[in-house]
This record gives sequence, structure tokens and C-alpha cells, in this order.
Amino acid sequence: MDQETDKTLTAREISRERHARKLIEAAQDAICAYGVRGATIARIQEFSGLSRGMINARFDSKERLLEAAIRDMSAAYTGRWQRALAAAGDDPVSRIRALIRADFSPEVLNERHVTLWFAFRAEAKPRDEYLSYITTREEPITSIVTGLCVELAEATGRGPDEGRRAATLLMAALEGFWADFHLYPQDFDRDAAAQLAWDLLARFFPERISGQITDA
Amino acid sequence: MDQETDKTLTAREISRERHARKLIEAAQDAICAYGVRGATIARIQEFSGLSRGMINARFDSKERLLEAAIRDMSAAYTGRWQRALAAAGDDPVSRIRALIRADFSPEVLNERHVTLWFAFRAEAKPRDEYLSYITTREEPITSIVTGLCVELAEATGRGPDEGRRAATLLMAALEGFWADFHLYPQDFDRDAAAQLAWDLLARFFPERISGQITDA
DNA sequence: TCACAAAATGAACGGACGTTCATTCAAAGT
DNA sequence: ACTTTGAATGAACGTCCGTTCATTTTGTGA
Repeated sequence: MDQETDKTLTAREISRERHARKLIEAAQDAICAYGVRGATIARIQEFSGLSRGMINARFDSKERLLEAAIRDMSAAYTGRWQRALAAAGDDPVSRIRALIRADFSPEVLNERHVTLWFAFRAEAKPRDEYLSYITTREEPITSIVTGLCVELAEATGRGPDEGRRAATLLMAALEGFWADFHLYPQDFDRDAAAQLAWDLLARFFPERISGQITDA
Repeated sequence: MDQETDKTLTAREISRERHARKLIEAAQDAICAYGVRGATIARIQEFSGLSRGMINARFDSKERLLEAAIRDMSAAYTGRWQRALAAAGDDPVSRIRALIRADFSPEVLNERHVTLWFAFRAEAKPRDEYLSYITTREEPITSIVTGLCVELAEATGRGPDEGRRAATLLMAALEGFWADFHLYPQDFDRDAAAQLAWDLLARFFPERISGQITDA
């Protein structure tokens, strides 16, 4: 498992990792194109360009590969908003602005990501393995947003409950906008949606939040 | 197809319809229990208690049965909010209140319905047949809510755009609450969520909307 | 009551699924 | 340069899928 102090990876290790990556992406491609139902070994193999036996060689089973695919998606999303947060300032207003903007950026809100997201979440009910990756994505960002809103509420002389209410509504709205985008990607206006989310917060904390979300 | 003037249904016709109904419900049960992927002929047969060949006899193919299952769910939901609307008064405030309350009522917001809903929507991307049922459910209620919000906006001296913004946010929030319920049915507080949706509208139209959504 | 017709049944079938593993190939170690 | 060892391959396998259809059952009309 762990390569310990050996820094230089052998050609074999590089190849293994490259293949695993290709398979994860091929599995995601297959799900986007044919749904979880249609993501068969044959289809995944086509997308990967690798041999048929590779899936079981690298991931033991197709089911494990699908788990790796959801884990990969979840990790990519988490990385995105963590980087957005790291690039933002210290005050809650710019931090929450950064999170909202990240959630509507083409890097996060694109057809591939959203299709995958809803595909896995639909399977999460009968399959607990998926549920953990779905919820572990949602829990950290929800608690961060809640923390920021509570901070904002108390800074403006309101109680923490008001912050929690704002956070709950904001998270629900973000979720709803993702669903909108999923169903009507052509008609969706990501800037308008981000602005609406910002306006929602402005109605809770007008002293601190106002104007365009794209400002400074 | 149409039985014309023959009012009394024969025992055969009653039986046919009863079986079709049983199969639709069994397909929905199977999807809830095992996901769309796991909703096989054998599983559906178990839930229905009918014979294996019945599915193809009544619906030609399993795929057609699944389409009937989504159509049934969509029609049931539409019926629910239409009845809620019919029972409400004429003014936009009570009408929109009725819609929100219906959307959070146990008849609509229950694990079975929401699980089915997300399962079908996830499959809607690769399968256009499903998409039409998904969107035809969403479009009518969205346009009704938008109409009511625009009415409310103009009645309070605001422009129609403000009504459209409120409607978009409300619909997104409702969607988000459904997702919350889907993932955490145990922790979900339907009354608190409905109240939050109501509070959201109150922030747009404070002259007309305030207090508890459960009030008269 | 009986002959007929429609409906229901489930064993059987072809095909597609995920998995296995003997074989081939290539990198690593000496 | 040669041996060893791990990785990659894809044909073959057993299983389960959705569908078919000959047979049985049941309702209908005479």
C-alpha cells in the first residue's frame, strides 16, 4: 500500500494510477451518457480504451469502480469550494460570497458534474455505500455556511437562529438551482441565479449584504 | 380503448385494470427498495404477487411499465396540488399558502414519493421519455406560482420582475427542501421547513404575507 | 350448460451482464 | 543479457436479465 520513503514512482506504479484514473473518468462518462443503469462494463471499457479485464484488475468489481467514481466526484467538489474559501478574505461576507460564486461557476455547475451528482444521489437510497459520500459532501459545506450566517446574524444584532434560518434557505435554494440547471441547462442563467442567492441573503442581512454579488 | 356508452365494466376489464394498477405500484415499490437499477422483472413480480408474464401482457415491455409508473406518480402529484388549489380561496395569498402546505404535506412529501421522484429524474437525462413527465409536472406549478407572485408584486406596488424573482427563489427552496427530506427524512421538520418557505415570501411581500403559514 | 374467446401462467430461450483466469507482454532486478 | 515477477489482455463461463409462447384457467355469450 504505502510506498514509504521511496520517492520516485516506478513506471509500473505510474501506469497503474493512470489506468485507475482513466477507468474512473470512463465510468463517469458512461453514467452521464447512459445513466447508472446503462453504465455497463462494455460501455466503460469503450470510454476508457483499456481492456475488459482492467476494471476487475484495478477495482475488484464494477461496483467498487462506481464507488471510486462517486468518491472522486465528491472530492473534486470539496476541493473546489475549499480553494474558493482559501482565496477569500476573513470576513464572513466575502467568504460566503466566494462559496456562492464557486457553486455557480462553470467548474462546479456544469452538465457533467450535475448529471453525475443527481445520478448518484438517486442510487443513494437503496445503496448506503453511496449515501455516505453524498452526505459527507453536503455536511461540511452546510455547517460552514451555517457558521458564516450565524456570525453575520450576531454581527448585525440578530440571534443565531436567524442565521440558521438564512443558511437553511440559502442551501435549499442552491440545491434547487442545481436541479433547475440539471433539467434546463440551455435556459439557465448562472449569473442571474447567483445574484438571486445573493439577494436572498441581502434580505436577511441588509446592513452587510447588498448590491451585486460580482462586486469586488 | 374507449368503452363508449357501455357503462358497466365487465369482470375482465375490471381485472385488467386492477392488474395494471398492481404492476404500477409494484414497479414503484421495487424502485424504492432497490433503485431503478435493481427494479427487475423478478422483483416487480414479487411485489405484485402476479405472474411473471403479466408485465409484458399488460405493458408490452418492462420499459413501458416504468414509463407508466412515472406517469402515475406525476399525475398523482399534479392531482394533489390541483385539489389544494381548488380548495383554496381566490386571493393569491391563500392560494400560494395552499400550494406550499400541499408541498410539505405527508401525502406529497413522503419517502416513497420523494425517492421515486429523484430516481426518475436521475434517469431523465439519458432517457428523454422520462424527461417529458418530469418537466410537465414542474412547468405547470412553476408558472402558477410565478403568476401568483407577480400578482402579489403588482398588488403591492412592485414590478412583475420582483414577483418572478420571488417565485424562482421559492421554487428553488421547495426543491431544496425535498432534497433535504430525501437525504435526512428522520431529522426533517416539515412544519419548520414550510414556515421557512413562508418567511421567504414574507420578506418579499411583508404587506400581504406574515405570521405563521398554519394560520387560517 | 356448453362452446368459445380472452386472459393468465411460468417454463424455456437468447442475449447481455459481471467475473475469472490461462496466456501474453513488459518492466525490474541481477 | 537474462531471469523473474507483476501487469494487461480478452476469450470463456455461469448467472440473471427481459421476452416469448404453448398451455392452462377463467370469464362471456348462446
